[in-house]
Amino acid sequence: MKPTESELEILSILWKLDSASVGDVHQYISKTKNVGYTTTLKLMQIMHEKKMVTRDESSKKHIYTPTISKNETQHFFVDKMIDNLFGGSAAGLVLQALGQNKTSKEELLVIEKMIQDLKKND
Amino acid sequence: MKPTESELEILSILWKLDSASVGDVHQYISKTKNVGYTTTLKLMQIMHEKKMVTRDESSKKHIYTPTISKNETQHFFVDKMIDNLFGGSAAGLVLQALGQNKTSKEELLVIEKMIQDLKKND
DNA sequence: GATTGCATACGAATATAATCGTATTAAATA
DNA sequence: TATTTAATACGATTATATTCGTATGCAATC
Repeated sequence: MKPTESELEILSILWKLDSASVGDVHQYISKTKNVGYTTTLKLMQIMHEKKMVTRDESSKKHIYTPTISKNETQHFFVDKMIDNLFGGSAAGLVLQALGQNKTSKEELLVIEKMIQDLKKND
Repeated sequence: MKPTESELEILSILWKLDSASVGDVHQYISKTKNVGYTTTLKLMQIMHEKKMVTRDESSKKHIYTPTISKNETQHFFVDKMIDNLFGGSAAGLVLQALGQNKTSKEELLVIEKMIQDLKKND
């Protein structure tokens, strides 16, 4: 399942809220983007058709819930990026990400720990 | 500058070859994808319009050279991914990448070294 | 010089994504 | 119950990406 850019934006909000109405989602989106309500509505309807979300239609205000998890979506896109841009090397991506972004010492420690674990379970 | 999926495919080949003709690029693409020669040609013409590549037209067989580097393109997409999918946390992306992909011990060591450096230059 | 074989140019068709306007429906309330 | 309000449904438009067919140009070779 391959969400588009707009779908990803909506999914991100749904992941944050667990479940939400079109109104809820649109309110979030409106903070940063100038787009009509029916646009958000239509997108969410399309996502429903694609089974990217389920919806509870028991009340008039439908409530949408994502069917794909944040983690599997991250997995999908990270994989794709490693293939497309880093010649299949996860390490290449990691180095790029570490190099360009200020990562806090605490986060660096977490990453180090993960590396320790990986070296063990080899 | 935001290359599309197809453009990225072509850029990857150009980065590998430094410079190449449409024929060269198309030969590569044909290995994995079934697409007509004129499609590749058209794409590269569009990339030229967008100034994503320059071309040497001195001989009949035009030679294309990328104007955007692999590194800045990686930077662009990694940034975008961190924003769109990892709430701005590079560490999140790093952990995901390390977790899902078999990274060799040698690569892990390189990453560890990078982390050492980052901790120093803080 | 005519023919053939690559190569580019370019318009047009197709596919997909994103946007919005208008119609309709359902619930709340006056 | 009639009116207003808030929501969905859906078609149509626009934008962008992808694909390819046909025309054309150029140079080698017959």
